Amino acid sequence: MSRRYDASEIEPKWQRRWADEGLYRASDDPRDERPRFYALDMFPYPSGDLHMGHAEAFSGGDAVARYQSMRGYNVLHPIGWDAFGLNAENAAIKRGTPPAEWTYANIEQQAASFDRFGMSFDWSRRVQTCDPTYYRWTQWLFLRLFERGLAYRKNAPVNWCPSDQTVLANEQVIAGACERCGAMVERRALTQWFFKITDYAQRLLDDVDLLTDWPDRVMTMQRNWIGRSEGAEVTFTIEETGEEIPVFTTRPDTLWGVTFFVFSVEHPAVRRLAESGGTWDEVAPLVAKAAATSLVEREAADTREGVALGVHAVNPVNGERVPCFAAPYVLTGYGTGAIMAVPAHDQRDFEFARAHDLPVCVVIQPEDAIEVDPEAMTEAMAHEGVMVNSGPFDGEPSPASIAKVTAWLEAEGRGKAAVNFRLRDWLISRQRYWGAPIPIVHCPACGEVAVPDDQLPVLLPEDVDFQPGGESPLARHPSWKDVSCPNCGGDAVRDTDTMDTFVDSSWYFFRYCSPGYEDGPFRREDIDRWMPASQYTGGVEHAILHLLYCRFFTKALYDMGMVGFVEPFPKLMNQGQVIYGGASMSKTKGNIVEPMPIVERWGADTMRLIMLFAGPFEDDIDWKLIETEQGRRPGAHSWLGRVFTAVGDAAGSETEEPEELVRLTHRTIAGVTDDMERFRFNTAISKLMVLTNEMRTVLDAGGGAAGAARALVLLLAPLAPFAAEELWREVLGERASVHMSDWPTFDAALAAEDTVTMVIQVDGKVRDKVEVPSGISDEEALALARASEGAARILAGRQVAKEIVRAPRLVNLVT
RNA sequence: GCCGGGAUGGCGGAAUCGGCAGACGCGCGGGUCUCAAAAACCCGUGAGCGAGAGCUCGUGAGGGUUCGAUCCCCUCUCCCGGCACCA
Repeated sequence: MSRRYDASEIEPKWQRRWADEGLYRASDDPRDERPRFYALDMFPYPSGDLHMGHAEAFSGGDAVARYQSMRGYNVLHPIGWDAFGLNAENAAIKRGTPPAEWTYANIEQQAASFDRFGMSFDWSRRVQTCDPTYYRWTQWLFLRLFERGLAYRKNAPVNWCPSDQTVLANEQVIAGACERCGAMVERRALTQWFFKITDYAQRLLDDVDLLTDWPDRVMTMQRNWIGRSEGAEVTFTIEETGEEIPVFTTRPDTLWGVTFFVFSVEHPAVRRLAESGGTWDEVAPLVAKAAATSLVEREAADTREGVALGVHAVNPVNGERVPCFAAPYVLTGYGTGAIMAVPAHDQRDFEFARAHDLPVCVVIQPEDAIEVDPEAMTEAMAHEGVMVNSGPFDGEPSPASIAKVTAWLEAEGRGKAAVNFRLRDWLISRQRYWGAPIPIVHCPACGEVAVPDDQLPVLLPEDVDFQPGGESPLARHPSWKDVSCPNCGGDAVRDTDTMDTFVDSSWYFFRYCSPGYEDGPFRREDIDRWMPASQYTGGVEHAILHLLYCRFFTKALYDMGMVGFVEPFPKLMNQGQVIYGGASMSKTKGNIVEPMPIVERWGADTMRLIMLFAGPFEDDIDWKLIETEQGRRPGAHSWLGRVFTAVGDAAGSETEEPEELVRLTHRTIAGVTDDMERFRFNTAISKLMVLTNEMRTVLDAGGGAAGAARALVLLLAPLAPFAAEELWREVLGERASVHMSDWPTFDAALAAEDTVTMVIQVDGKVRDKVEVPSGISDEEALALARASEGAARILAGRQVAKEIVRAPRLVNLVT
């Protein structure tokens, strides 16, 4: 019995029945003895309907969840929304729609689309970070960090638009100007909240080693971001004022090559020193210019720019006095904000020295050169060599000498070994409305006071003005911020900043384990049951920040005794991005492709197969290169049609299956199982296509294919869940869902080949092929090769000098 | 500049351990069916030479190791991603 494949009839039907049957509920029943599998997908941001990137990511994540379920696991596959953020507020400003309304409308649309895609989510655990029942606990977690000194306030610059009178995100600064009004963006210092992630820098670095199933590239990015460097801290003394200025260097072996000293423009000592040196008139404009530069632009300073301070720094290793400068190429946030400059061996220092006509002193002599003329140098030297002009260390090979110099500095009391991290503390304050309010009250008498736990959540008010101007929306609200101090009862004000949305997304995977729990963010026993997550799937764009913040939160919770492990996601899979014509899809480029039209025209299964078959899951997909011409039938859809006819024909046939098809079936089960374990969906699908083609051939020749059909439908289930269910229940007549069925097992004996094709080469070139028994001996293989016609033709008149025999695959006769 | 990843037919890709390069699909060409078209189905499809058997070339370029290299090593070119004056 053949059945025409019609997705529009099949898919809505099963979508309803799966919901009715409660198929995808994870079981918390302690009597459930199945092993557990937590299939975690990065939750989406509700900025509109689902896009092609979601289609790719969730097709893969859902395949994993369904596969593991068929493998016998009790699968937790939850979904939620990362629902606070800038976009909702921008929409509010533009259209006057309240952020909540815009956000919840988008969530509902995305939820409906996910449902239409047939995602196997356990909807009962749905999480939305903008719900008070969620952000109550975001605030609660903030307070736990605050109690431990891991949340603190300090001054930090923000991007400030002088025309709109508002704070801008880096993203809103386009070429130094405000994206809304075009005014040049300035910097403004505000007191803001930070999480002390730097306290965890070493552990975050060390524990990368525990992430055994992360892609290498992501582990490397994490390590580089943390950026540990070892070196020395050395203190220089300002000759004129006696002030002591520490610097960090990774190259203490170049200390004797210091010819000048540079402060970052924002360094607190700059004004004092310039005034003392009588150069403040020249330095002030540079400081003012830096202050007026946006954060983004500030990072790209010219190496040649800088002004002398008119004072000198004394080098503690040799007592030499060198001139001091202020220059924007020295960064405030890294090291101590001041550097010892070694132009001979650092390129940036070299460029600055040339621009300001400063001496260059070579202290690492390359071993192959007799003498280097500093005047003739065109760039800094970064080679290994021997220390020269370095007092007690002349003749020491560098960089091996770094440890010796450091030890000497410590022994002499002129410096000490030091470790510096590139990682900075996490700035979490946002001067915005649509986020979780920071649960702190500022009291003139008591200072920063935590909102008591039983008063959480600090709710967002609804009657708020979103138009930009002066202060953040919460600060402008007439009454919201006015409270009495929880400590002394006096008049006090709420903190009017909200938290970075990365805070919300740093713990949502814990909440999935204890949905609706009211006595804490989660229940320890639920976490012990499901975490660490078995598999985390999501985009590589989150390879650094999101993952680092989740790791930090988990370690902090571990230290509080709230969880029993230090890494939340030991296994990570990053899918590639979906791009168009070599460029990422975006509204401004007008190249956005949405999955819904494809789903409506051809079905969700076809959409999934297109995405998963396009290439390796971790590679980018360029939609322009794989899209099917308008109106034409996608290949994936045609294949599903062939699967329907083949399975239908096989189901109606009582004929015995040929041995060849049984063998291919078992080889396919083995191959697809292996592919699913490694997220190689593209090769899994190709193997299923091969099996379909072979079934067709066998059926057309009058043979049976019932066993192959059963296996094909089971193997197809995680990849095209609707089609597989229709075939399983309606065509093959099974009662229970294919998605609750057991993954097929293969019989190695049945999968084994009796004969293989043996290649006969002469001098490494294929000259003949013969079918041989797979158990053929080396002697028999060689005899066959020598008897081969193809080989003999080439060998005529030549002597075989060597025989390479790799029975049963290959014989190579070398002349 | 640094770090990471790549480069295979007209296109997406496959080759899991150094052993038949191009699986599977798309596209294209031819055919069956049809009044015709679409759909479906069948055959063909790396390049060159050849009537054919077959031969030669071929995995970014050049070199090396090896009986044998898409795979290992060296040099180079180009592309993509990430981070960038990180001392």
